[in-house]
Amino acid sequence: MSTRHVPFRYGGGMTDKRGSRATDRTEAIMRTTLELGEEIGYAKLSIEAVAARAGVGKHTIYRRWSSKGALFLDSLLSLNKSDLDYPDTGDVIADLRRQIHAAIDLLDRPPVGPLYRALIGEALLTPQIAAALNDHFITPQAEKTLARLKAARDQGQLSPGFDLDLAMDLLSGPLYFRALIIQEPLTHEYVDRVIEALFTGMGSRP
Amino acid sequence: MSTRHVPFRYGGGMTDKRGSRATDRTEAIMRTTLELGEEIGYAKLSIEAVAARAGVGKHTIYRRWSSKGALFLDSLLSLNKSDLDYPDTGDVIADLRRQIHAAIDLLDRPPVGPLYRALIGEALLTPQIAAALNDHFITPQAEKTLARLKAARDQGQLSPGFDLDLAMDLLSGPLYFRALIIQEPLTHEYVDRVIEALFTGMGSRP
DNA sequence: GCTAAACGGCACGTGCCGTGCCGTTCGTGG
DNA sequence: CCACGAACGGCACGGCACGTGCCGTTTAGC
Repeated sequence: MSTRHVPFRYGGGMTDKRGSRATDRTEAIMRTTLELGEEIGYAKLSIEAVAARAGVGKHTIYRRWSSKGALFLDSLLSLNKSDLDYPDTGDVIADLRRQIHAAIDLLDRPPVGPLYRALIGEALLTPQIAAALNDHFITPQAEKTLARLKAARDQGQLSPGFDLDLAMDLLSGPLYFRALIIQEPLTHEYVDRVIEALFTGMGSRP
Repeated sequence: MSTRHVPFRYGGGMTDKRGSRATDRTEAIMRTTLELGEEIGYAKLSIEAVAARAGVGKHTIYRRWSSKGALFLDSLLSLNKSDLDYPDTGDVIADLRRQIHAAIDLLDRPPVGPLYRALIGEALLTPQIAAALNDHFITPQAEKTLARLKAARDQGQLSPGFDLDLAMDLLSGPLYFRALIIQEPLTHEYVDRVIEALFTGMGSRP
């Protein structure tokens, strides 16, 4: 049984004193949440079960998170090792490829893939989770992409009329669509095709 | 000749004896499901409440559907008035525009919009619902688009190397992404921008 | 070391699940 | 036209997880 959920960083406004009781509990709860989530899936996850396995009272969970969704969101985001930062080698397309390859390797494959999918499902059923997910992950991530694209445009690698926001959607959209709606695994090859179509047009493909 | 129910007979060809008890119940239940869904949202919907309002025993629901998700899926799809069929005026791009405008008007706006969003949320949490949604709606819809694109390619309106499947994703992806992830309302203007980018390239935009 | 907050354990009421039973309605085949 | 049986509404049940209250204990901070 692989227990490699090592790194944790809680984004909330709690005491950050290492080893403090509160921090210990918070980390243990989030670790257990991910563990149980992997085992039985988000849908069957219950706060009761998390409390039991973490050896913690239910109050200790409810004191920190208002719902299962909020707990799950925090738990998943605690894994974000900022692997998803952009390189800037001067070649936009190469940088986009690298970053998106890394993103799908992390977000579309076990162990995170199924959990991330469930998180978005929860977000579609619970507006507060959707808002939090957007604020803490989607938007920051999109802005990294936008910044990289803007830099490229400023350097003259993209035409001055290039629509950055639209490009964002045309890059991300097909990937989310395929992963969430069609539910097929994303491949590097597919990412490359999307990028190619975006930058060199749909007219023909070798 | 059995008059047995079998949900899903909406919009279809099965000629059912109108007024048969089973059919009446099935329709009443689905109608009530949509009604309650609009009022309190899918998340708070319960089979118990549907049964109560529809004046129906819970068995009568469980006899037809295995879960709340299955009931909700059938109920929503029973609204599909096949408004989403493609015209073929000979002009692919115009036809795509028209069809996609109609699609977002139906699927992204109340009353259907919030319900469709919730259905996808449920699908992301329940594999069986995802499979059924794909089989009964997503895939057929995608194939209509593919057929229209293929016809255009055969007519020479698109280059022979045009990647139809990829084009599907590049069309649908950004719309779903914006509607489900970013959660902004879709506009005709946005659809037009996506289509234009797809067919005339991202290089610049007037 | 003292105090107050945080804690684990336990119990409770609530809501909904899914199923079983009972007596009634209703359509279908004879 | 009737008799039969499936489908039905109503009711009750056990089960589970929710969210909260209480109680006695642990622990961090002064």
